[in-house]
Amino acid sequence: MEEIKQKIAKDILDILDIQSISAGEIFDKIEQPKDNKNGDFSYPCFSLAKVMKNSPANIAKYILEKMQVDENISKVEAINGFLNFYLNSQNIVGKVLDKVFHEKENYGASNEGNNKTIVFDYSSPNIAKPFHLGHFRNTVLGGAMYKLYQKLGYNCIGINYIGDWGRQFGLIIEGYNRFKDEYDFEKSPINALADIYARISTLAKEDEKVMDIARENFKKLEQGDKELYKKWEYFREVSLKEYNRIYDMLGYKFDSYNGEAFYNDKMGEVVDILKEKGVLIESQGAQVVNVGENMPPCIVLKSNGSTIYATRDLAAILYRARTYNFTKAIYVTGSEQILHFKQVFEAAKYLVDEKYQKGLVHVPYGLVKLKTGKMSSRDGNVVYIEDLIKDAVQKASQIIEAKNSNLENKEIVSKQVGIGALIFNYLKSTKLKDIIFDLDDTLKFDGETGPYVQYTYVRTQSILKKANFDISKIKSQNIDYGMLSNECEIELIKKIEKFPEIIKTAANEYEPSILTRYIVDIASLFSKFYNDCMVIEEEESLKQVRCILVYATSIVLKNGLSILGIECPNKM
RNA sequence: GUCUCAGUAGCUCAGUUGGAUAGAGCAACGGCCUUCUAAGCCGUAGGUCGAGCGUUCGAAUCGCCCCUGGGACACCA
Repeated sequence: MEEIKQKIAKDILDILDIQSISAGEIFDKIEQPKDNKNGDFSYPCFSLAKVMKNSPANIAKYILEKMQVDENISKVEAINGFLNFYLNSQNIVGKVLDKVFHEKENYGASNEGNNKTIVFDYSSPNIAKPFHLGHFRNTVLGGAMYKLYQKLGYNCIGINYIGDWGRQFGLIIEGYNRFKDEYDFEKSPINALADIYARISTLAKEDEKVMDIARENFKKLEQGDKELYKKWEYFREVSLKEYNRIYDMLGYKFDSYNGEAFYNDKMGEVVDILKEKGVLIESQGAQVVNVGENMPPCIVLKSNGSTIYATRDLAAILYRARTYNFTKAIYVTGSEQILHFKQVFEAAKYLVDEKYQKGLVHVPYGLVKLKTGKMSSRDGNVVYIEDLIKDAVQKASQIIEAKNSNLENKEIVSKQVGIGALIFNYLKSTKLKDIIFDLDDTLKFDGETGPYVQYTYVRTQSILKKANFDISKIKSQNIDYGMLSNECEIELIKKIEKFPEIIKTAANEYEPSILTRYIVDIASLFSKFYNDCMVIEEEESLKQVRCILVYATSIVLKNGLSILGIECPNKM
């Protein structure tokens, strides 16, 4: 498609013969009309009017008269100053389906990332707290980007930068010492810890002495106090175990769980380097790095001499540059940290080579809020992901019971559908938008939802199975692509053609929702096809070629959903 | 106060980086299961693109200025 567009641009350029305009400029102007009645490509001639001292309509006509198109274009029209190109659909159908036919499962993949590594910093829950919806959004976004880049051939490293260090652990240790006997740690250690944390936080607010003990605890912890370290280690262990249980349910894996504590002994070097370069200066008692006039400085050491989260982020950048030699390091965090990462990335130029510093990318996303306001585990105003998964799976199970009670593997399918609905829902809209959580809305299974797309996939599988279709037994020279000429078939094929490009765009813009919406479009076009065109009852050659279209659709749906982290059942 | 992100149908959101008559889903109403799974398809209705001014052949999109909401603004992460 791109080549066709380039050819059009070159042809127009040759006809115009104007020095001041390049083929690239023309190429950029060529667009895809919203309404396909206006063609597949369109070149607006308005900007030429001044240069050529003629009306856009006349210019369009002029180009049209001189234009000689090849077999890829079936028709060219000049309307309202637009030059509209209609693709030869027969030609396109053959090209696209043949490509999928040959590439099969690899359709959409690319090798642009060969020998390049990208590290993804995402999910990153704070230990001793249950996994909630905010973490879920982060995980789902980061996971999708990880897989997008993997599809483009990059070596991807998923780092779960666990929040396992900081003063709060001094506080939890104090709470644990006071209240541990009141809880059943065998049953649910993380809920016990969360509850203890809430209680001790309240106490600390009322009583400054409690906070002093917490500070003291954390100081000892940093200095390597054995007994406190053991407790901290226990908190970390039970938390990770719990998170991994959730990740298993959702289907996410990480390559590293090096959290904040991991950098405890690596910050000294950061401070040394900054000092050596003379960029670490004193300001209001703290040691800071200036990062430009329109930003507050990046604090590296607090006025009491201890480190801060920015110090750990800097140490992590240095470590990851050395360990992974990354071309990009992508950080997925809430949008409230935009300024923080701007500062840290700016300060990082004193630590690592320019190629690493330029590869640092912050991908912010909007908050998940409740109707009652911002989520806060302290006041219990929070939705735990496990509860939500239960609700979703249960609903899926009820629907299966009502619609297809003879289904095998009901339990597995319920999970796939329920969880698919959740993930899909959180990848549907632009990442920067805040989401206000609404249970009914989240558990919708009709319309533009995960289950709808999964259901569409199930339909493709059902057809292929009933048709006894086996892609490996088809000989490409026997396929008569020309038999696909219905509008719904052509539209679907044109959409399938865009899959590789969509993956690139979604990755480049760090916006999985582009892919999510694309998948909905595919599902919707396929459903139209499903309603309008029969497959298995048709005569052999038509049946075969339609099966290939169904197969191509199923590849796009399955691969697309898999990138988003959603599984496809064969029946539901 | 400064910076930043947002405001599009009753609700949830798209809108190809300035193009042709602003599109989906949900909810509402009407149709389609003796045909590959109706978690579907088709149709009807629903709009002052927050307000105003400007830039130009052309603005939801760019600029200015208001209004409304979210967030950030140094020792929390």
